[in-house]
Amino acid sequence: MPRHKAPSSVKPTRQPTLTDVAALAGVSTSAVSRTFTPGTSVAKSTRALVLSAAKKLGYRPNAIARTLSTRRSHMIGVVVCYLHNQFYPNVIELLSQLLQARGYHILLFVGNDRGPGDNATDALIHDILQYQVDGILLASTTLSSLVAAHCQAAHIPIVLFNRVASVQSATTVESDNFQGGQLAARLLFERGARRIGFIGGVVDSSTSRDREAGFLSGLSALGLPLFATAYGDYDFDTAKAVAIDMFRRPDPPDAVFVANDHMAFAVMDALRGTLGLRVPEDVQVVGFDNVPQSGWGGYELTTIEQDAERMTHAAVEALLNHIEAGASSPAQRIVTPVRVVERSSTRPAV
Amino acid sequence: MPRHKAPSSVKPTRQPTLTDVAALAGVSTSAVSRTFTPGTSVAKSTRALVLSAAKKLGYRPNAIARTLSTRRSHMIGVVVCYLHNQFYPNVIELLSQLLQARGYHILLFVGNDRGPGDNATDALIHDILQYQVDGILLASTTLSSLVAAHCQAAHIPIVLFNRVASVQSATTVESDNFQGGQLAARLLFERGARRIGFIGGVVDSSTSRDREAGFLSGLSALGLPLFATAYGDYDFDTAKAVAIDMFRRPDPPDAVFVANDHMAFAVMDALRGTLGLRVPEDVQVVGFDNVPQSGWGGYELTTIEQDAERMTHAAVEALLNHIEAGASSPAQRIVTPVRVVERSSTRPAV
DNA sequence: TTGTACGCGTTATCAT
DNA sequence: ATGATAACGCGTACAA
Repeated sequence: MPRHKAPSSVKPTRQPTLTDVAALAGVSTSAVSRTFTPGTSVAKSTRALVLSAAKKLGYRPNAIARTLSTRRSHMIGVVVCYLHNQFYPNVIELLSQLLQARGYHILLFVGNDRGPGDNATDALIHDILQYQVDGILLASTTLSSLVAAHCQAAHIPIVLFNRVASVQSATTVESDNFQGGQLAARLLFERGARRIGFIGGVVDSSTSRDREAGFLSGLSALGLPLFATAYGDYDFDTAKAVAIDMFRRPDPPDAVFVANDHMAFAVMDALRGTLGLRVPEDVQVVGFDNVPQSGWGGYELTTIEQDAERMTHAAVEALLNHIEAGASSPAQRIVTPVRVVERSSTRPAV
Repeated sequence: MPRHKAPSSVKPTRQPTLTDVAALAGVSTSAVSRTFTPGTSVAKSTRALVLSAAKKLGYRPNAIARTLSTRRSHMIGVVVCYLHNQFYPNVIELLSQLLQARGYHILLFVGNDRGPGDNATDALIHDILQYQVDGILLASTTLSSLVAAHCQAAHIPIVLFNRVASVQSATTVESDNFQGGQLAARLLFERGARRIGFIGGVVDSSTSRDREAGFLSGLSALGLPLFATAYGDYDFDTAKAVAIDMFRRPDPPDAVFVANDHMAFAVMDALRGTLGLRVPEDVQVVGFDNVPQSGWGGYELTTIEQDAERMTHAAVEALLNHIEAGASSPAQRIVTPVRVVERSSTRPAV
């Protein structure tokens, strides 16, 4: 087999570029570019030439170069603070599908730092901005205010997912946490509970605050006081610990509303395992969120369910509209409804 | 306040570039570039000039442009087929930390398509290659062989995580699935089980196959036959269904080894909820994987635990070494040990 | 419809 | 140590 030697120099197998394709097809680079850009006019004959040359070379457009040229990376920065809470993997999975379908991709950042102001947060902001993402989805994280502020300054569209920051003019998608809290209060009351406690999440998170506020509102409408309060930091072990404290008192609650399912599992563990109480016979528990069935274990938990699917759809819609409409799109505030659901994995799901 | 008019034209606030910084600092672009590139020689004085100018303008290096120039994106494509199985979110979280610490970022792809050969898979390959990722981590997915082949062709370093493909010269990180199967067999035997069944995952996945092979090996060493077999496709509902079938027979097994925890939860649901059997009194169940404590619910499952942390560390190490050493690094095959663990969320974890 | 030439923001090369 | 200049691969006026 004869070795063809290229006129200039023998370059080691490198990715074929648009120029290579143009040369092989005997057309200009613009013709090739147009062939791979939908909505442009190319003659059928040249298009065929280009495509065959491209196939022969195994050509693939370089998204990075395109980004530099068009100033659109088609990457969305997704920031979550943890993935323990099974709510988020679920959201991310759907998110990935929706974005992929519209030609966008996920640059993932897990910012699991404790407390704001540490330098991991700064590094994260630094990194995410360097990569020229077209938009950012900020999913419930403690560091959202800081990140949001920086993104605003950089004119990057941002959607706050289940998190309200103090930043003006950022679009927000959240479930009706306040009403969820009210529902929880009414539900526990109707089931006969009278000494009702609350276990919150991260104290200064908007979700925990709103759920608590709604819960208080619901209780006071029923003429009930809040019997006990504690905060589990949205963390499994912390929630377990504070639950044990709360129920070891001489006069413990007969019910508790927990600010998310992740902690609710921990609370039920503490009640049944450590304290030997029966759930729901001795203590009733209501959670909040929407984790997939496989996460419910043997718990049979009553929960306030967020419409994760709707929230995700809304977030994608808002973000991409904002991106593709330039800066002309106004900030929205989208609130999705919640509902009471009783699920268990030992019975068919409702 | 006087309006200064720039000599050329008034550009609407745009991201400051390296050139802008150079102009303001009164130095060349190279000086600026060097200032932001560690390990280069710049005079202290010019460095100071550049930094102050950069700070004044709010300059941030453009990672995309850098990628085009250096041919290193510092992005790692991570492909998973689903996030329901809580094992993967866990891995991704650690992965993110490790990569971030070494200056790399995650471009996430969720390829939850059923069966190979569909065009979603092709689109995924297409996308991931366009973005010039420096390497790919392929986490247990049915489409790995195809993806792996394409990446090999594109000379992109790739690590197969918990998945062995038919591709030569790809580095592999997996736990000792075979030995895990053996352990499961011995464990169930020691606990008195004699009619032992197996519920596998995706039939042609290497993890399921290896676990099954080890299990068979273990059983035959004990002189036991395999009492029943079924496949749950690594899916919650499917596993539930096949478990019900298996245990509704006139002479059901007295124990079952399930190829991962995700399905093991489903199986225990079926046994206790649908069939009214007691676990472990009537039926013993052993799972496989390593899902975080919060996912164990009230199950109190015995499982073969993978060392997820070690696997992730190994994967990152292998991938980055390969990337930074060019193509000179040979393909490795890393196998991490497993161990029997009994965990429950109603008792303190072991 | 097609081709030419320049810009995108950065790094690398080679002088100085 | 510093500066001019050419890549990097692609879009896109603008001209033909």
